[in-house]
Amino acid sequence: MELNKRMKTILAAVVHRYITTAEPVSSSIIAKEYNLDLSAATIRHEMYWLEKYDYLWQPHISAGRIPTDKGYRFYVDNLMIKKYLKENEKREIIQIYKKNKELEETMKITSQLLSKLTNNLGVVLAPIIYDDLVRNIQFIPVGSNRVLTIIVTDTGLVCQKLINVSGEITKDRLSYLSNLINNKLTEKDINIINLNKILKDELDKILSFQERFNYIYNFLEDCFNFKSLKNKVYLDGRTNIMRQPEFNETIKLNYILSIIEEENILANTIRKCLGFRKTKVIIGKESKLKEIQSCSLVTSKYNIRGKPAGAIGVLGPTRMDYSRMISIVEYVSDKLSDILSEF
Amino acid sequence: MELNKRMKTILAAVVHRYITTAEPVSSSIIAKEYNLDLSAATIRHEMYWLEKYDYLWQPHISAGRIPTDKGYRFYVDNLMIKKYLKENEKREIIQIYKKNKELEETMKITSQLLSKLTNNLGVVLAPIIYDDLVRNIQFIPVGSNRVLTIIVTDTGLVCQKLINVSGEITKDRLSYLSNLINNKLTEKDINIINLNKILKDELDKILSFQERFNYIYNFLEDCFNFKSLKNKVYLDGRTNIMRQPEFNETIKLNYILSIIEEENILANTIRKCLGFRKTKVIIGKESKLKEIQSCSLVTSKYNIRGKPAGAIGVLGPTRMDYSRMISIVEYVSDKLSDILSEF
DNA sequence: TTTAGCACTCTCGAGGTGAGAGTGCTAAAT
DNA sequence: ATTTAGCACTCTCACCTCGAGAGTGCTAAA
Repeated sequence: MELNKRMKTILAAVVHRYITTAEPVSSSIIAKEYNLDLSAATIRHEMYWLEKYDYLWQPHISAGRIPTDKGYRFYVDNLMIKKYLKENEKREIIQIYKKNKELEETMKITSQLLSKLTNNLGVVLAPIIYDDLVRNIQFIPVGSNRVLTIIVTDTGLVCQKLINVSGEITKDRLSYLSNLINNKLTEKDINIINLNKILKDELDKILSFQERFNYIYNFLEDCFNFKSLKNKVYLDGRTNIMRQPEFNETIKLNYILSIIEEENILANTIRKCLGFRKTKVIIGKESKLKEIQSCSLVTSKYNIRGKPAGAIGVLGPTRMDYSRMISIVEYVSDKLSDILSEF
Repeated sequence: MELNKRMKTILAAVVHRYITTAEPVSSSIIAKEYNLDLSAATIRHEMYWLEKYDYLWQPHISAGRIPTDKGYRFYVDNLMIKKYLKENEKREIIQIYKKNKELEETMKITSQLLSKLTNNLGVVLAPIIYDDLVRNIQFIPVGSNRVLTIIVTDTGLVCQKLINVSGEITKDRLSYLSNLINNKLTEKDINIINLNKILKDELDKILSFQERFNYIYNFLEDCFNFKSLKNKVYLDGRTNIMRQPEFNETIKLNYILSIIEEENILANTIRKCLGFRKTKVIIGKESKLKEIQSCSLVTSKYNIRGKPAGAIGVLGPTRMDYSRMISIVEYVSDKLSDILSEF
């Protein structure tokens, strides 16, 4: 069951070859193209056992071999040589991030970047921030009984929501209210997620003699839980997936793209499987999401000022250049962390 | 060249049948299923001429007929019976809009609504607003030399941008500045699009003795031109397109979806072809955009308080139920107008 | 003017075939 | 003991044929 060195070499060769050509790999190809100093027959013999042990499989008896999920897994864990991005690629990435963009645009650009660099689907999960400071709360009257509330945190995150108010509210009253809240709350080191009780107490004092803000608690909770941003996913490169030869049958494609359209399902799946390590690779059937079991997912977490905030990833066919995917995803997530931390 | 009454009836029948079955329509089917009191041979004869005149075509000699773009056009302009939405469908739409949502979410919901109701791709172009009033400008310091600027208009539109500032700026200074600008500008009936010169003069007075805001002009121009929103497109239902039988070949699908991924190209195409009338139907090759020449596009403009603001639309195969598409698009755009006008 | 009848054309799926690819196995070579 | 050459074997794939079926265009009769 333990692979000997030669088997590992051959497995690596098969994976490498299959990744580049998308064609089943025959023993003679390995013998010819990879200088292993072995005849096709010998390689064939080893491949026979690699198949027995479930690292390879054949689409049919007279075809070459294709790595199984287990084969890819072994490759990723033990055989893969880590690649690094070329200097000009690094420069390009940095260049793109150079201009100051607001959060939304940064997310969008990141997904485009991933899709372009990897030729797969680029996925970016917006940051969930646990300990932002409230920098500013604004209440702006819109119409006669609606209030647009805007909360800005120190990381530059902007939450907005339109709130119905039961009574009439004047502009002055509102600015008085926001000043009051701003003085109480902003710039204090408050963990927003656990803030609700404190906040409510504070607000009760303020609001009890103020107009009745029916929905304000709910809204503030929403904002502070960042529900509005929590589920935001940015995707780019759906067509890349379609261009992959393994998905040239419409049925398979349909299957995958249907889950891509359900962005939130995809996002939650990614979120759930984020582990302890920065970068994670999920290969084929390792995923619990059936629709992407013919795909692999390479994810990498990013930070804001050292604290985990979100994740980016790449979704493509299991036949992907894992080494390159990992370097790209890691490098981009590092740069993204830098950018977001600068805010 | 002028179609007689019987030809029109037959054309209508062919279109109706083809729309529902997606199969070429034979003369005998028409004879059997549509009570025209004519034999297959007679119908066949008329269909022969309908083909000569380019209203129908045959995929091959022993197949039934399919409407051409010209055939659909004639059908839409002259033969189609206007359908109305069922009461429960109307109710459902109203229900969905009932909760107060902010602009972004309203747009998103609208595209989902369109996609769900039509089983095609739902497209929503965000409003371009020409004569909003500036309700509020806020400058919020983020980090030591960055300023988050937020502009809110009376329609509830929120523009935000992060601006680099060359020097250090204190919070008090900023709030002084925003107060100054707010007092000068908000609530005045200013056409934002043409505002730049006036605004610059005003700002010059204010800013000349303020910190140097290097980029503020550009930013304000951006905001006032609503560039940030201008190109925003909301799409939903990409998979609907894939499920259409006419696109079950990956190549065709690829072609179409590639343009769908380039959301802005699609949006600009829609924008360009918006005519004088509320609702417009673009059938197949009538579109200048090659990628969607096997599709039809039904668009309808929506208003904000009576002024044209944006458009929504449905993209699907030319074989679509035009009557239903038009009713849906018109009804939804009306409701959207109502909602956005309420802000 | 309409229709029945019929020859004609074309598609589509089933079935057959042979070349080619790649295997597993075996016996010989190293 | 390991490696390799040789070969029979299996399977795919592209290509062909063929006949059924669909739907037509045309013609002559109603």
